[in-house]
Amino acid sequence: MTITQLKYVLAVAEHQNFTKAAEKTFVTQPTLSMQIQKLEDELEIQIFDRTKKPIELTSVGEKIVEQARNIVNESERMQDVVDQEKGFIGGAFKLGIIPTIMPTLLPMFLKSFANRYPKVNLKIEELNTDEIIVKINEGYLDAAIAATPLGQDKIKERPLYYEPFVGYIPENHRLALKDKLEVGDLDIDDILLLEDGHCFRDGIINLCKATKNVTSEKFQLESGSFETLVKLANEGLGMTLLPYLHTLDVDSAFKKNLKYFKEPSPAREVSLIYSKSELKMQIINALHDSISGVIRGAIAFQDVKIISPTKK
Amino acid sequence: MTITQLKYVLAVAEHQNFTKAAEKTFVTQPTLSMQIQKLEDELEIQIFDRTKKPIELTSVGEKIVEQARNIVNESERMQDVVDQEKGFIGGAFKLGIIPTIMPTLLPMFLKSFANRYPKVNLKIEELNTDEIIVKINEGYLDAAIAATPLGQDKIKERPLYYEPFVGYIPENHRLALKDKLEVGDLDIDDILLLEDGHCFRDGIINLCKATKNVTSEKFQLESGSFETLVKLANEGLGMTLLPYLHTLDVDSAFKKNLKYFKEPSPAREVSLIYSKSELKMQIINALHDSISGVIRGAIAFQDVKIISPTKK
DNA sequence: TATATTTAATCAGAATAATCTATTTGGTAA
DNA sequence: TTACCAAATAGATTATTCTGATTAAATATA
Repeated sequence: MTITQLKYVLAVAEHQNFTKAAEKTFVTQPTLSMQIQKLEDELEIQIFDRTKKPIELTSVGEKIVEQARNIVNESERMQDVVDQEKGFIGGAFKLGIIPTIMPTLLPMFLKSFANRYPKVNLKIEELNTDEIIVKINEGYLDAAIAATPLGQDKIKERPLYYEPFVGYIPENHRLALKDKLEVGDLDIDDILLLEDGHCFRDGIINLCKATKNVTSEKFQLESGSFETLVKLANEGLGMTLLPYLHTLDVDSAFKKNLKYFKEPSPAREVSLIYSKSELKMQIINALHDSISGVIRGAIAFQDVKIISPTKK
Repeated sequence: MTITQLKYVLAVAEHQNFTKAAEKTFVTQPTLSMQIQKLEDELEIQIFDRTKKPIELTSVGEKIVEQARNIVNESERMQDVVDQEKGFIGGAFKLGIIPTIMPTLLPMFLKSFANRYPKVNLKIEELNTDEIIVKINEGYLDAAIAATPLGQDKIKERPLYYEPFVGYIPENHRLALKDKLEVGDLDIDDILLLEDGHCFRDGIINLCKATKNVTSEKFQLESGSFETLVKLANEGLGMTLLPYLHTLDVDSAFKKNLKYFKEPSPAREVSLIYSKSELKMQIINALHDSISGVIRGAIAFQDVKIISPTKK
């Protein structure tokens, strides 16, 4: 059994196709076929069921793939160990970011990070929280930025910052005259929210439920971006809530509609999360440093009350 | 990087000598030298400091060896996965047993186990608890039988049985006239114990401390085997405590000196312990089944009060 | 039904890598 | 110095892995 063979197995398991897997692993299809057969001979068991189209894993095959992933992960970590020792920070790194954080946070740290760690080849994907959890566990993502806590026992969380919620109250809204918002003022049926699946939304529902025992689950409207929500609010369709960093992008003509909460303001915890297996820790540390650095300037620290996203 | 190379590295790290390591891995010394050099070239780092005699690991080398052990362990587990699927129970297995359990338990299950699982090549070593913990963690032992709980977070414990303590009270001892012993009767200065390092002793000290707040740590006598202890007791040097299974070996002429505790009798928990990495689980399960089987006949189950060994 | 098309297996030869034997080098100890 | 030991090196041999061409089988298309 060689590590190469295991990588071939993983590639076939992923693409369900020998030819594609061969391309991805930069060998010819016969090479891949032979190596996998050799492994099957050595273990004296079928890994793939070749009668099915597309090709499928046998039941043992699934366990073998799982174990192969372990071995390959551990083996990739060897370079990590060496890099750590050398103080070398570089290599490929996949980072997931949830949609409600992506547009505000990414521009803030990306340039400085790229300058500071030029050897890191950062690939960033916008994914929602559920997708992130899956992809961290299967080793596709090296780390991600999401609202926490998630309560996932295979995932570590390292808080980056606490982002207060700010109300966006259009002119003739019932709360327009208040100076500062209070959590008790909120009514779930009256708040414009992002479409389901965005964890920011989960956080808000939770907030309302927690404070007013609202059980109603019918929302007037749901949109995919905060920009839209603000416009809808301006049309008199209700108020909305924005994470603090998004308020910086609000058109100056409408800044007057922003209403802050009385302290302690409700807030979401935003963390860098990664697998407990702690691969590529040097890069994770570097990311944490970079982001913490830019955030310190952007969010004036206030007394804050954390709202957890509802995660099953 | 290949698994073979990592095995070579582990062998050299263990024997601190290329030539010996080569013998152990069944290749010639140049083969080993070259493969290790190749690995060092690939990682661009020195693993061994060859100027030292005997050869030494560099500081990175130590981390590399640790990671190599992970990889090799995970890779050996692959066969395990397959065996499990096939229901195959066999292969080499190293079992440690503490001295106070070895002579009584081993004869009870060894023969039947060997018959039932003829393909398992069982190697048994008598080791004390501390040695067992070390050797399980470094992967030298696959499992062990010891008094528990140990409170080791890398080690899993699976209780086999609860073995009551029985007092051995010589004729003119102050407790000789009592019908049943009580925990409160015990006085640490009056009990003959095994020499330090035997966890059975730790258990007893604990028992006495717990019940009478004895702080005195001077013992009249310490011996290496229960047989000796019984003889010493017969000489009037005090009483002693025996685990139940040992009482079966007491000469019938002296059986009258055995005094049981009032229920719930103090007892020790004896468990099958193994690394959390759960290698060779089929064999561990097989052992558990075999031992539980023979024990059910030997220890009539009673109401029992568990005494934990003191483990730092 | 015949004909492409797709996909994995097979085979022979080339390229690569691992291992062996024999020898050299570099320290240590006598 | 010489003798001795352990690791490195050189060259030959053997194993292995890979490729390119081809085949076989299954599926899709005309």
